[in-house]
Amino acid sequence: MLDPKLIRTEPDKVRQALINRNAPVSLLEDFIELDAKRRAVLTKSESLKAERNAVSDEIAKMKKAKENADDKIKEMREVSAEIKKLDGEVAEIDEKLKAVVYNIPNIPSDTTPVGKGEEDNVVLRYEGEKREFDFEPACHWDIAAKLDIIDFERGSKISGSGFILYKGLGAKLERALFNWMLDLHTSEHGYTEVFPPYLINRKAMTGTGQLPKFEEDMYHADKGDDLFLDPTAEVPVTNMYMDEILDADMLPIYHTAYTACFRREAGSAGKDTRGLLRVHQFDKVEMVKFVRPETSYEEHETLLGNAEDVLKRLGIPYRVLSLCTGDIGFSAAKCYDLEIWAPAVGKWLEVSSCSNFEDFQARRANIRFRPAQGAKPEFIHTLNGSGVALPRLVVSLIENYQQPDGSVVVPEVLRPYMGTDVIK
RNA sequence: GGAGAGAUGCCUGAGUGGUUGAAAGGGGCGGUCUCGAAAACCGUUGUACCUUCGGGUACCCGGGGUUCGAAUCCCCGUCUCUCCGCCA
Repeated sequence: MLDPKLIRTEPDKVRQALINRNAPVSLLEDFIELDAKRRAVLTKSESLKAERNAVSDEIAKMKKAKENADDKIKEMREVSAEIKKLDGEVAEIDEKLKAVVYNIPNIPSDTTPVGKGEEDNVVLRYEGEKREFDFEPACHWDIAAKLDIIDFERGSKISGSGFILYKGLGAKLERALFNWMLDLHTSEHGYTEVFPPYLINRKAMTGTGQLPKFEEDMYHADKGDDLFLDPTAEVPVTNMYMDEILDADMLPIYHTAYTACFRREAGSAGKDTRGLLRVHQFDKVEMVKFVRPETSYEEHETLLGNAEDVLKRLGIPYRVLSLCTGDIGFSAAKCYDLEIWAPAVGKWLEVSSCSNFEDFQARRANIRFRPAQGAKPEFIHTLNGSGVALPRLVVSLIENYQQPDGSVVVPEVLRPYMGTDVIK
């Protein structure tokens, strides 16, 4: 969430951000109205409380002196009733205010390109060469079926469409990929691995911004548990430090985590449904950083570099996009996407989003640090990036490394994990 | 799932209705002493909100309630520990 003081003092900045994001400006107007109302009622309530506290002290003294305090007690009874009424009003306004504030997106960074939607994202660069085929490349779903490494039918039989059953070397490829990525990030990029729970409570889901706005996109275990399946490791990992004040010498903290990710993909019915392009459960290795505010934009660049390293070492051609204000995620101030080339599908596929949230998540999740001994706590900055998401990576690997005989060559870095250099 | 115990500041831990934002000890920080350090001694050491910048309010796991007044009493919930049951 945004700093309420910032919304109060720089409403024009917030208004422009909402416009650039195609978000309703009424959010700002609602906030300003409710906020003013809240402060008026709060001030009234607090001054009555001050009176009550003072008189209660007097009553205590009078009782000690064995004087009769009945008049004052009667008077305070009325004051207390009034306080209760006012506090009820404050609570009511607070609820409304929360609903508004939690739905105001982050202010995009000055370096985020302004644009309406996907089509205005800026391609920063292309990396790697697209492979030249001297035969007609097959689509990953055909290759996978022939090699019997993915069983789409049985996957949907047990769960439904969008649920993938990997088999044989397909299952092993999945496992090899996330093991290798975790090893890369921990041993070469300086991240500490964590392996968090997959089921997340409402508070944590709110901390990173998935709730309340995106509840429809989440799988929800609601039989009395009120737990959500994590849509990304970002949620459990970022919220590890929820409600904490970290020591300055703990920063920066880098974590990497493998989790399965669960997304209902509500509202995207019929889009990219074939094969592995859009699925409800997928594997992903995530990188999460907790950093001092003044360093977050440098950290963002190295985070991007860490994600790119995965693709470089796998020898997959990709491009780097800077998302525009109309397409950037709700909580992010700036975001780079990595898209890899799938030659048979003929599309660029998003496999990583690297975002700087500045203090937006930290404020929601209440993650602070003490810049120096005795100094006031400040909100940290959080960042995260996929490093990377698996299904689309598998698409690209299979399609890029396919051979005329239908086999798939295993990229060199994965061979120690696969125990073979070709899937056939 | 059943029975019991507990949750207080950075930590240990006291407090069971009225100067308790909170004893005491430890730790941290500052100082005295010292060539320096240790020891000793002295001082200091929460967060958030509101503000007419004088102050004020709230917070002792979370939420309700009782009361003029709640860390303290009552109810609900969460978490931790112990025992029993079940279980990969």
